[in-house]
Order: sequence, then C-alpha cells, then structure tokens
Amino acid sequence: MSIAPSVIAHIAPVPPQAYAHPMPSGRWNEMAKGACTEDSARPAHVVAALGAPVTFARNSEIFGDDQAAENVYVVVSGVVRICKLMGDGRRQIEAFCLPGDAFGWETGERYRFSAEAVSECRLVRVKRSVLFARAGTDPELACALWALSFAELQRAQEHLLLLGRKTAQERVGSFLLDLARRSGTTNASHVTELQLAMSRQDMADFLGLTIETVSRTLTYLEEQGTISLPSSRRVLLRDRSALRRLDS
Amino acid sequence: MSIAPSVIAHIAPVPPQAYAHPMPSGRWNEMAKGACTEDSARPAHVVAALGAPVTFARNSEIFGDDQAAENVYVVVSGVVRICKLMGDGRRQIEAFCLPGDAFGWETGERYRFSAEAVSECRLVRVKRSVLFARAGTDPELACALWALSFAELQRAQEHLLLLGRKTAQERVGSFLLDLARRSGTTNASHVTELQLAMSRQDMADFLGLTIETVSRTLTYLEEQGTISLPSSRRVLLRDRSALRRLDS
DNA sequence: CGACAACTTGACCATTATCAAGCAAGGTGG
DNA sequence: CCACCTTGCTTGATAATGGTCAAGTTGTCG
Repeated sequence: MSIAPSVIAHIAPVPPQAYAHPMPSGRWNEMAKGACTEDSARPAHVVAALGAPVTFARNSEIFGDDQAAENVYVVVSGVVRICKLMGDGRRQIEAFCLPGDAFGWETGERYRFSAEAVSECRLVRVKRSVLFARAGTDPELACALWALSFAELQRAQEHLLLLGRKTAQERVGSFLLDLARRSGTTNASHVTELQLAMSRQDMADFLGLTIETVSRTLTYLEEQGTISLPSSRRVLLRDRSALRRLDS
Repeated sequence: MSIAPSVIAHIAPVPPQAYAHPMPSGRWNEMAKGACTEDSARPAHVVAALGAPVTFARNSEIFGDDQAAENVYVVVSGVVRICKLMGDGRRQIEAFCLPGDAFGWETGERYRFSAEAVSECRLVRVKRSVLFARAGTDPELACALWALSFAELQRAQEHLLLLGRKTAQERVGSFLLDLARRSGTTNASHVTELQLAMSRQDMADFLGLTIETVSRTLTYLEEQGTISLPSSRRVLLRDRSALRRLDS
C-alpha cells in the first residue's frame, strides 16, 4: 500500500522520513499559529504515503463526472485538469493540478467533475475509505486533509475574482504569473521561462474566454514586450511588473 | 465560552444534545461511506459549540481584508457577504453565507477577503486557536472543520462554472434557484417565495455582472412569466422548469 | 412632504464571441 | 526525403452580449 520514497520524492524536497514520526496532536497546533504555510508540501506527503502510484497517458480520463468517488489523487509529476461540462458542451476547467496538489475530494458518493491528464502524469491514488478511516484516529492526517482541500478552496476563490471581474488581458496575465509561481524557472537575467503543458483551448476554458481571445491576447502581450513566445508552448516573462499590474 | 441552546437552535432543527456525546473516532467513518450529506447541519453545531454569540448591524464589517485572522464565524441568522476588492474598486462577492454556513477559514495569519453583514445578523465567533487546538485531539471536530470548509469549496466550484461559462440569464436563474434551495419557502401551488436580503449591486458583484444587467434580466424573466417581482426584494419563482433549463 | 437611496429603463458603445481563412509544426506514407 | 495530412494556433471581419452613461421612477424614512 505504501509507495516507494523515490516516487514521493518528486513532489517536493522534503525527505520521506520527515513524516515517519507523527506528532501527538498532528499539525493542528501549528495551524493555530498560522505556521503551516512554510511547510506546504507536507500534507501531500502525508496523504500520498497511504496510496499507490499510477500513471495516465496524455488526455486520458482519470475519473469522470458522476462516477463513484472512490479515490483521492496526489499529483507526483505532470499536469491534471479538473473539468465541469454543461449540457451543450460548454466547458469550465476549475483547476490545473500540479505536483503536490491533491484532487478528487468529495463528501458525497459521486464525483462532481471529471479529471483528465493534460500531459503524461504520475499520480498517487489513495482510497477514500482508507483515508477517512485513518483520519478518525490520526490527527496529523486529518490536518493534512484539511490543509489540502483548503488549498483548493483558496485557489478557487482567487479564480472567482479572475472570472467575475478581470479583463481578458488581466486573466491571461494572472494565469501566467500563477503558473510561474507554481512551476516556472527564473534565469540570471530575471526572465522567467514557462513550459505550457496545456493547449490554448484548455487555457481558454480555464480563463472563461475563447481560444481566439487567448491567442490574440498572447500576441498582444508579445507585441508590448511583456512576454516572448519562442514557440506556442513556451513563454518567457520579460516584464513581470507589467504582468503584475495586470494581476492587480 | 459555550453558547446558549436557544441561539444554536436557529441554525437547524438538530437539538443541542445531539452532539453532547462525541463518538470515538468522530464522523470520519460516515464520511468514508459518503453518509455525511444527510446530516449537513451538524458540523456547524460542533464548531458553534466552541464559540460565543455576536451580532452585526446591516452593512457593518465583520472583518477586513488583510486583518489578523483570529476567528472563524458560523452564521446563526441573517446573511453575510464575503468580498474581494481590486485596487480600482472592482468587487467580487465570493459567497453569501446563510445560517449554518461558516466563514473566515485561513491557513495563514491574515484574512484574504473581507466579510460584511448584508442584513442584521447573529453569528457565533470561534477563536481559531481554540478550534485548531481542540481539533488535534477531537476527531469529530476535525471532521466538522473539514466538512464546513469543503462545503465552501463545493459552492466555489459551482460558482466558477457560472462565472466562466454562463450567460446573464443563466447566472440570474442559477442564483435564484440556489437561494431557493437554501432559504426559500414553497407554498401549496408550487410557487417558491424568496426574500432577497441583498441589493442589486450585491447580486451583480456576486454574478460577475453590472447592476443594470441584473435589473434588466429580472425584468425580462418577469415578462416571460418565469418569476414575479411583487417588490424589488421579493421574488416568486413561478416556472421552475424554465429556471432549471437556464441552470443547465 | 421632501430628500435620498435603490432600482429601472433607454440609448449607445466596447469587449469579447463567432465565423471563416490561413499558417506552422509534426507525423506518415510513398 | 518530400508531398500530404492532421492538429493546433493565429489572424481577420463581423456580430452580439453585456457594459457605460444618463435620465427617470419607486420606495423609504425622517
């Protein structure tokens, strides 16, 4: 049931031993002081330790809307999209899950959205029954569960502001900055490079725009010198202050 | 520290004794089976039992963005709005909290949004330090915490679809149905009556529209015979199937 | 009754969507 | 190795939804 340290290690640089000795009352005390933030990779590890690794090919479905909600997943590598579909085909991507993120939380019996692999990805699959049964006796796990689903809530809340009140330029700018924060690499001359795992259509469905508007906006930002697009899936953030102005 | 039963009683019809005898491993076992839904008022009680009642006047601030996050609140009566503001004054209301809802969750040291009383309201204020300290040793409380913040997440996720992909009519329709589900009263002839606690501006900022569009859309729905507006703050849902078609 | 806030309505405008080509990169078969 | 096809992306022209600005109306409260 437990997974190899080599797999877990990809989530973050915290060594597996770090959670080998659960504390008496878990992490709740630190949470009370607001001290859990500096250690944000830990909850993923605590949960991942209870599951088994699985891999999914690009564009394959991890689970579908309305399926029985049996598992929770932690991303080890790759990118996952969480989607909601409307009857007529309109799609909203609620989140892109990157390494260290968890998804598939439910209180009811069925998933309320589908999850698909944006790129080839490795996940840890944890049985919900195992997770919740243990949470009843293991405060550290209970805290980890709360922290992980709370992280989702925070992202969702930021996203609400974006979808409700931001312009197309602001949406794209915020998106690029968020990706940079979560997965970008910055070089010596302060240029951040991003590899976009997702298509323009994915970006559009995440940002509440059309594919054409996303494309036009990226072109515009490049004309302004704010970003460069060496290829359609690679972005260089040249002027972060201009992007931050858009992020507001 | 504990609040009077008469205050708690307004949240839901579950008597206070119901949680006087905590179960050995809390509610996690039920959660594992997806059985927590039928009992959704309980988490609010479990948390509220640790706090003290407070009241806020109409339009007063409960806490502000960036303030120290010391408390979590449970709504007993009235309506609370959770807001995010942008530098230039654009506002997004992330949620309206009704009796039984909890708000003010944070992992960090500061709130990331403000909360204001839409109508005069009674709340239970619970110290975060108390809550988290107890959660470490009380699995039932840990479960309640998770259930309450998870309920927020679910609402936020539904809202993402609304803001990202729905038309103005669909937004207003979904909003009315959601309010009806949470607070409406249906009479013998299947007409549901709603009392709107919030202004048109609040609705607009919640739905990602302008006040004018909200007003026009309501007028249009009334012309179609889908709703009636006996006064600007009272709505009768006359044709729920038409609304549900909009909800999709 | 008057003042003010909240709401509605109208006319016009802008941002973003839609529809339609065209282009570029990557893979396949001849 | 090159023509061909497919897929994903970009660009252009036009349309529509919802936003803006402005004027009225309703309702509430002193």
